[in-house]
Amino acid sequence: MATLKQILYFQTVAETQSIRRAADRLDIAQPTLSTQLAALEKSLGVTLFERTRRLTQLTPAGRQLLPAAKQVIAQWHEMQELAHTLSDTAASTHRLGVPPTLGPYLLPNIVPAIHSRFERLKLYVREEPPSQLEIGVAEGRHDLALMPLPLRNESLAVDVLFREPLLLVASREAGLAAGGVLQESDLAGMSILSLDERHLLHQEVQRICERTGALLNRDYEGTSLDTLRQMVVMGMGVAFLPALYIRSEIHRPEELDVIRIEGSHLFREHALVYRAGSPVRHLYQQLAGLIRERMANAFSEVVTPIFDRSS
Amino acid sequence: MATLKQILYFQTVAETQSIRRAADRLDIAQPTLSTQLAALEKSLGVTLFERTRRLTQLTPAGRQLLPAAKQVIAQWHEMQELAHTLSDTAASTHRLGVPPTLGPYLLPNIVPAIHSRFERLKLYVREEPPSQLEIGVAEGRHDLALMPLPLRNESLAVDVLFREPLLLVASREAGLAAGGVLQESDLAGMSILSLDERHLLHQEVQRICERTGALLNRDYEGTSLDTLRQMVVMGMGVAFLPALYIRSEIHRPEELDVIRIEGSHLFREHALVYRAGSPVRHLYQQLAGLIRERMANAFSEVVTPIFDRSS
DNA sequence: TTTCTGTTATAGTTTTTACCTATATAGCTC
DNA sequence: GAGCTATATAGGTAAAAACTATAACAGAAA
Repeated sequence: MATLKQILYFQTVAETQSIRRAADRLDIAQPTLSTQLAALEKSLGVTLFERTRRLTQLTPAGRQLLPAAKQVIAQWHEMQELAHTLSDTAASTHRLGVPPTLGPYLLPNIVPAIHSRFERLKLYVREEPPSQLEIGVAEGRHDLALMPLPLRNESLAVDVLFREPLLLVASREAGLAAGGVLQESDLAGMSILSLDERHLLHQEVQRICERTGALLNRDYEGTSLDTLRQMVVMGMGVAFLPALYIRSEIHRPEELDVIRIEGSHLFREHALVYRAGSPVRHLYQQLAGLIRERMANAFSEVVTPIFDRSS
Repeated sequence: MATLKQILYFQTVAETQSIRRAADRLDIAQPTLSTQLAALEKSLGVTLFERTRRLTQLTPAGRQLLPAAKQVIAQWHEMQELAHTLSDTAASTHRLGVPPTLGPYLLPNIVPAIHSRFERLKLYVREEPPSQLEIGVAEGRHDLALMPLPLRNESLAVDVLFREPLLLVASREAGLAAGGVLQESDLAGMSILSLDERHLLHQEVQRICERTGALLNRDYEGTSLDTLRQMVVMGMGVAFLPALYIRSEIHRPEELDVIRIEGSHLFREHALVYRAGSPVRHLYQQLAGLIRERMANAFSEVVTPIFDRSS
């Protein structure tokens, strides 16, 4: 197999019409060039040059091969250039997975911040349920994922980002909004709606019910936060909804009461997840820091920031 | 500088998602592949792969470089293929120079023969006066030339092809056509028209005049065979015209008498000319043989064949 | 003619590197 | 922990890419 060097040599000799001058320009010895040229000719099975004393010029076959040779070199240069811009790891396109219960409500707020900090970094965003995200990251289908904890897979790197409160939502008719705040003990006996069990929110709500004595209503399970909200509006029960969702989607306060549970630790934790061995993990840690910062500054009313534990 | 091999290695590892399997497919040892891959990564300044125990997969940067790598390899394969078809020297495009006094009358007869014998050979034909052709071949502007002898330049290879009689042409009114044949001695004192002195035909005619006592009329010199013919038609004198031209262009015998000079050696010799050092000289010798054959068979009435002296 | 000059090819060496075998290392599975 | 599998590292060999020196040769100049 020929080498890129040999093809470059071919091109240079064709341009200078002289092995001597080409060797000078390439900064190699003339015999080296003669030998390499002969090697390329042998490997191609074609005589490229007619060597005379005065000058060295292309044969008809060489003349027709020259454009092809230039193409090879040009493609190689293109690859080099691309590699150069990519050598700044923050200039690549990274595949980010997010769950549908988070992406639409969170990304519009953090993506601009990421782009202003890492101007040439691109995100290719795909939505999947958290359980799939986790597998997707482990298997390399995603480079990183923004998702709620906990994870099953131990081997992934996890940078915790923030705590998102879960707020109780009830229909206006239920009349629970005693000043917008309830005690945890008030939950006992209440019928709580939730998503189906493949969603992490389901596990979270289940745990809350166990602790407070509320009853998890499994007769009707939503398939998305939007359907869950509809079920509450229709008076089928109350539900816990993530604060970011409420902030984005509950535009008509007259329909629903949003109630904070006094003194409790009702929240879900979100993290940036990636393979621990990823060669660009340092970049991902920076991204995590950036998201933490952004959430603490711009969303202090809905989230509880986590201090940077990385490095 | 990287090598084509390394780029191929990159592509193969990306495809197999495993250094081990790629090494098998490439039929090299696994450590070799590891090393070469590391070398490529270093040369590009980019980490291409994330090596885990289970599999080896692309980094974001590697993923974006892979198409560029494939381009390089694809271009190289294209070059190889082209070289393969060109390795049959008769598959290239050869630049053929011909003089305007010969090309239009000769080429239509021999080009089809060449193409049927060398199917993939292409000719790029350019017309130039013979003196320029000779320089053009020597300097490499042409690969070969079909032209009348003699040449000035000694260093070129010359394959003589055939002798083309020069026939005397006179207007009908001149009344010279005594049976279509004259003796050389009849020429004495005649006023002979010719082309200007840059054409070889001029030298040839001059020599004839010196030998026979004819007078070379230098008051009116044609710039092409067609103008020379017109001058004869208009009664300005008689002229020697090449047999091939007459065969092609004198369609109205009532206008002109064509007269053969008995027993004389009035002819010009045509040859195929190329650089003696041309790597494809063997092909050109074959071409010369083919042209000789063709002329002997198809044009025996106008040309005198030359026996093959090559090899 | 001979000599000089400039160009490419060949010979002989050195250095580099691509490749091998053998072994270490580290996850994963049982 | 043992065994399996994947990649990395170490050490050595052989191929080849590089160099210097010189030969061969054509063309120009003396």
